[in-house]
Amino acid sequence: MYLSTGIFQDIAEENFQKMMTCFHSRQKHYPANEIITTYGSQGSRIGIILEGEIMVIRTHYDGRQTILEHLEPGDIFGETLSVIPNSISLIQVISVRPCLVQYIDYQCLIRRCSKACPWHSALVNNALRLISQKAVHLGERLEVLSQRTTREKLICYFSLASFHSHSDTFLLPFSLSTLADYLCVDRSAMMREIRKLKDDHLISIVRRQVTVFFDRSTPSDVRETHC
Amino acid sequence: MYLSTGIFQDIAEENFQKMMTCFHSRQKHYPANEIITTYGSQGSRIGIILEGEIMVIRTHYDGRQTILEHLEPGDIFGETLSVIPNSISLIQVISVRPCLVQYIDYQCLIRRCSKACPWHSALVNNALRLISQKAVHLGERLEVLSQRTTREKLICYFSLASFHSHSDTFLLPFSLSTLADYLCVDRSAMMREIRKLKDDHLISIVRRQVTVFFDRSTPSDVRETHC
DNA sequence: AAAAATCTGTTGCATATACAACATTTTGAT
DNA sequence: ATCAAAATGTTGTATATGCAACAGATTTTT
Repeated sequence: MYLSTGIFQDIAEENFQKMMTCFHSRQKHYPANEIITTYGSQGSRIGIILEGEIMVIRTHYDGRQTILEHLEPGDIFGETLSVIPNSISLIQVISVRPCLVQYIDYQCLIRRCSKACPWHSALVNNALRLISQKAVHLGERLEVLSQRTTREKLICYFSLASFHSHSDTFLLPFSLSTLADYLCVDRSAMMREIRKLKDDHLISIVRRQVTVFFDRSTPSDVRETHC
Repeated sequence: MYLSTGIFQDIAEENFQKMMTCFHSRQKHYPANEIITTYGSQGSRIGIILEGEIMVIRTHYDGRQTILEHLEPGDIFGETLSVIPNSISLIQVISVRPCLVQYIDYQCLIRRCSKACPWHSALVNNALRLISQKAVHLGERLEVLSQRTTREKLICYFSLASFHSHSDTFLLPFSLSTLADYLCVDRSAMMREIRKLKDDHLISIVRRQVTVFFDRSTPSDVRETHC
């Protein structure tokens, strides 16, 4: 199994197996709703999601949960990339649907390779893209959480979701219950604000299908330069 | 000027000038309190802070401000790394103190170099480290903002600050006013919670000097592997 | 098909928070 | 040294939010 746009992009299939060995890489399938890993328990592996859907969830000592990340194919996770030294909360990576994950060793990746393997460079290049993408995702998450009120968080989240789906109408990737955990607010308070948004004719929401009636964010220009 | 642990680490000084040209790289000094850039206006440059201190600030349409990032030498910034498509808010990068910034072109960095310059690989390696570090910082920021109450945000922030300074006592990197913008809460409400934390003997705070009386987070083990 | 579990939607209530306004202290500029 | 600006610290009040508890709808499991 080989994801053409992923970490092994631009690497000839014949080198694939060698690299799998060199970078302690392996692939693993997971059924739905399985604990893939618990932070604190594993070393410097990073995982790249090839198929499926994954959530990184923090469970507080008092039972409250926060959805730290919601990941899809092409996204990556790993303790090394999000070392949050916190002894009182438990951070778990959980499969929402059946998943296929590719692992590589972060230390192997980041170290200067004394053998200067010709493929190392391509791999690092790809990793750079994936990690940049992660930074962008985290930045968007930050944008949502930095909103002061629940209403603003909802508008910000819906606006981003609408932008990403290229449409005014889109499906929520999770239940309203889970959305509250994602926005870090109380569910009932969130339901109240959703009702107000409906009353104000800013959104329409039936089940997980949301339509926004405000302008969604416009993408900034993508400029191209050459090296 | 040349930062040994930065983006040009492990690159011979003699190649330095060539690379500066190849990657459209240049360095620039800024005085304190200057707008370094406004997101939306520039292309795919990323900046690496060599000296000084920088804040990334979002100004809402209603005048409210949020400190999105607080950056120090070795940290990086750039629109490409945090494209938040948002038309109603202004995002500015501002120097807190006199700064020296190194710029390189992100597209140059991320593209596969047809010439396969021997130094490109080393540069990408270094960029990978810097961007990973940024992901970690964003993750920590997320940890703070995902706390539900102002009290929890304060404790989480102080705990992280204490951890990073390897001490129970540390100096805040900015004023209490700015801290409120960083935690995304109202200043007066924050002051009230700080007073409560003092009353509960959990912290002591005189000016910008904070001492925490609860256990700060313990670092997770750093394991080493070889490639 | 029945039962269990989860999700949705709502409400009352106590509390936390935002907002506004103010006095005082500290910092920075001239 | 003087003045202006910013930061600190406080309080009252209206509102938003968290919390608990509940009923009905929907989904999943058995």
